[in-house]
Amino acid sequence: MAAPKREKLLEKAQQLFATEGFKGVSVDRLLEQAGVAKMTLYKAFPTKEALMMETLRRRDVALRERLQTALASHRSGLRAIVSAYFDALESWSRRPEFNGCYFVSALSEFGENEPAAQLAREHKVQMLAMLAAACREAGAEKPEELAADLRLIVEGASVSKQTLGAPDAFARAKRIALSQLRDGEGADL
Amino acid sequence: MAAPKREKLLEKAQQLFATEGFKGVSVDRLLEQAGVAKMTLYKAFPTKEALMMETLRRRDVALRERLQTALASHRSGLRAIVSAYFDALESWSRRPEFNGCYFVSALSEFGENEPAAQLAREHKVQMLAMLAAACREAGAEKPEELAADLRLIVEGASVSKQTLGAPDAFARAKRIALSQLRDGEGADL
DNA sequence: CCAAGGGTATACCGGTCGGTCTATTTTTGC
DNA sequence: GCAAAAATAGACCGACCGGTATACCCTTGG
Repeated sequence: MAAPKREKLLEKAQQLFATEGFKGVSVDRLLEQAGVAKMTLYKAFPTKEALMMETLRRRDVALRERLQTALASHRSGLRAIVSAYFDALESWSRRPEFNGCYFVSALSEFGENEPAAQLAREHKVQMLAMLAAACREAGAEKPEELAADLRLIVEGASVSKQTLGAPDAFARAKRIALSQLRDGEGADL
Repeated sequence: MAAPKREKLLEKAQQLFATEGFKGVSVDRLLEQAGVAKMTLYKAFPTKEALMMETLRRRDVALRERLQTALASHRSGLRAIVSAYFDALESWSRRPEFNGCYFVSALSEFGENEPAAQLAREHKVQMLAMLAAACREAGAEKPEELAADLRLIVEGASVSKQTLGAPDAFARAKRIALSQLRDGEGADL
């Protein structure tokens, strides 16, 4: 039991897909890098696409849990919540294989109605809804609007870090985000 | 002369690459969609990669020229310049095949040191430098810092529009951007 | 002791990939 | 009107793709 090879496979796949693109990594190369035999992969997953989808699902769950935790860690204070949110994202983005948002990559690599693109879109919708709920909970005046602003800033930080290698991208984003609270949503300063 | 087939090829390639990814579009399918014969392609470009690189170069030049024009159209007033900048980007992003930034897609699909990724990174560096120069020209206090903030917001708008299909993403971004001028860089209100 | 299940190695399959070759048809400039 | 240039169709190539089949190894628990 335990099937540790399946885990290794998923980890390496996530890593390689992130840095070289989903279609840029062949099954053979993934197996070589993961140190796993071909039959082991195809006993665990029906197709390469299924493996790919599983990496997306895992990343979706892991990221949402992490952010939910950050949002819940400070029960009061919009500023504190937003601050914790950006800090959590910054540490998330510090993993060595970071190459922009995994889901944005999926969206640019797959056509509108391919399953991977749909999953990625749903992920983004949920991320927005989760943040909006937290903003509302914290007493923001227009939580949906604020959340949309903050999500936009988060995405900007992710891309800035990816494209320019800017290590301070999330700190910058946090500063901008907090400034948005000051002048539109000063619910609890 | 004029080689109109070459143009058609570049246009269709750009469009398909944007919506389905660079590696997701095979040469055969591109040719079929463009209505061009294989030999015509390979007389115009040595490889698929060369064609791909040419689409990136063209998009780089076209976008930078367009933004340079927008930046130069209002000689005075930081707010007016920033406003024109975001308006130009909004209209740029309204082309039907928009699927996020072409260069961000290239960066996520190709490894660090592949030529396409390097070109994309250089493009982003130049975009930042161009904006910083315009900010300095317009009398911003910390033009490099301001430009980095604005570029982050632009990238966020692009991703928000791509992932959520939010048609107001650039309007939102513009509002956030202008608010940044108010509280840190109120050089000329 | 030995069956069973997880893992491996390797050869193989049809299909598609990027790219080449040849021979033919269209367009175009003089 | 005619030759040169541009573009075409379509067969073909080796390499690689995702995926399958077979046979074998190694551990482990009853």
